[in-house]
Amino acid sequence: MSALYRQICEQILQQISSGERKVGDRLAPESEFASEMGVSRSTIRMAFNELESIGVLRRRKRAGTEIIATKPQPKFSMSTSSINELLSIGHDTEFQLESITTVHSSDVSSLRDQHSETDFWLEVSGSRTMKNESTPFGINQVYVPARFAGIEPLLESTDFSVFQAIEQAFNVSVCRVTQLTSIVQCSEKDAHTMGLKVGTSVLQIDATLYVQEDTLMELSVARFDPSRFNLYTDVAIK
Amino acid sequence: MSALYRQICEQILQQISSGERKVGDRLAPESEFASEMGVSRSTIRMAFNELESIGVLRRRKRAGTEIIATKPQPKFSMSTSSINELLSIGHDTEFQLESITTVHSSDVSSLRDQHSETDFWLEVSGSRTMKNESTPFGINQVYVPARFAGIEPLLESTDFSVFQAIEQAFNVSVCRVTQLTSIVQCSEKDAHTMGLKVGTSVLQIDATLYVQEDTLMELSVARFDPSRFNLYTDVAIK
DNA sequence: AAGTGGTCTAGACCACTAC
DNA sequence: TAGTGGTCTAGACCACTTA
Repeated sequence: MSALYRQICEQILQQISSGERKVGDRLAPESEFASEMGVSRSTIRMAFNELESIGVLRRRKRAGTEIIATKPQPKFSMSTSSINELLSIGHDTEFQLESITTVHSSDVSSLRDQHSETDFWLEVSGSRTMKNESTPFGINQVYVPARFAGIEPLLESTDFSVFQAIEQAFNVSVCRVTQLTSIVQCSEKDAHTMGLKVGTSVLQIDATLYVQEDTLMELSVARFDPSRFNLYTDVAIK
Repeated sequence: MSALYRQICEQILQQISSGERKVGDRLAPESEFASEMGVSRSTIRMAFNELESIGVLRRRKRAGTEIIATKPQPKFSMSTSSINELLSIGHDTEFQLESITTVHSSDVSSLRDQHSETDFWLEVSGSRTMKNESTPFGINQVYVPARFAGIEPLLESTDFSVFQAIEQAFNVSVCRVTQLTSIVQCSEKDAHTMGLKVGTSVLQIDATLYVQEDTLMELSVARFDPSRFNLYTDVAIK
């Protein structure tokens, strides 16, 4: 026999799936619910904690406890290590910084879509190479809005990537990442850097990193030699 | 002033970052810790619950509570809706079933790497088209190990995708997804289906879906016309 | 074997927020 | 402003896991 609070969880879940309770219904106040079930309020709270954590219940002071979903809401998640992989920062790769400049949003096509941001951006440009190899397998431009300027020393003196430098310097954390993967024909410059023929199809990954309230932190454009780089994603529940 | 248990959380986190406590250290038993801090065990448990949920502590019966990380471990997660997008199942797209056959693992290159699985697989083959369009933008082969055979009726009579049919028929849930994105030259057959020239570079996405204890549920190989399809990933904390 | 976290009880006061 | 969830106490017994 499983724990009492788990039984209560399952009972509520079953009441929902049977139609006895519906999305939008409010449950009785915790203390009332407890005495109805003949258990202590702590037990009810453990059950509700569980149901809240899986996205079935929402609790608000004064407003009570409400059913907001029929089933447990699966959350697929990737661990921290994967966020580096997401940005193609393998631990066995090295970043070669090429330049740090200031650019105007009208100068760079990737920035033109970024409305309501500052006009000036920091552009960090470089390439990434496998350790023990000499020809880069990927090139990367990172654009940082003016509000996060001033990280140049960190980038030049440490092994931080741009987002790590910003996290460090401004005491913020990445809270959201979007990524768009597409195929483009590589430019003359890219081809030269990665040792490819001009016009070869390469994998382009446009990533945006946000902090806190959807504040843009960096915009990264990377292109990779598809014969030496694959994008790997691994997500698991919880 | 924040809640007592939160203060205890932060105190422990600070003790870790200051070096007073280290990864690998064991904390005093909950009851002992509670009396040392002059609070009740319930309060300690709430604090430990918090620290456990952010990946800083691990609790094991008899073995005690151990520090396993220096900082909160950010978990980037994608919601359920994104899992469909991950598998390129946009809500405004339609799947055109072409064939359901049984194949031997030696017949298909994608299956040869899959050691320790059954020899026979169900192959579900088809293409995906935008609504209002006639030429598919992607083709897809899904391989299902023999243990999940018997889903053919569901695939033919409903709009389920393969993984949904399996979830339905066997009462299981996808718990892990891996995905490998690469560039390949499209075959004659693919080119014909998607209206491309033979040899055009297309985006190939190999996905594996697992249920429960890393049991393989399906293996999907999809190729997309890069001019009409981009892979979009969106992950956020919590 | 026994010490640990897991579970559970029966209270209490409080802060906040939605009514 | 009153009712709600949030927090906290001081106990208790138990099952399990690991030393």
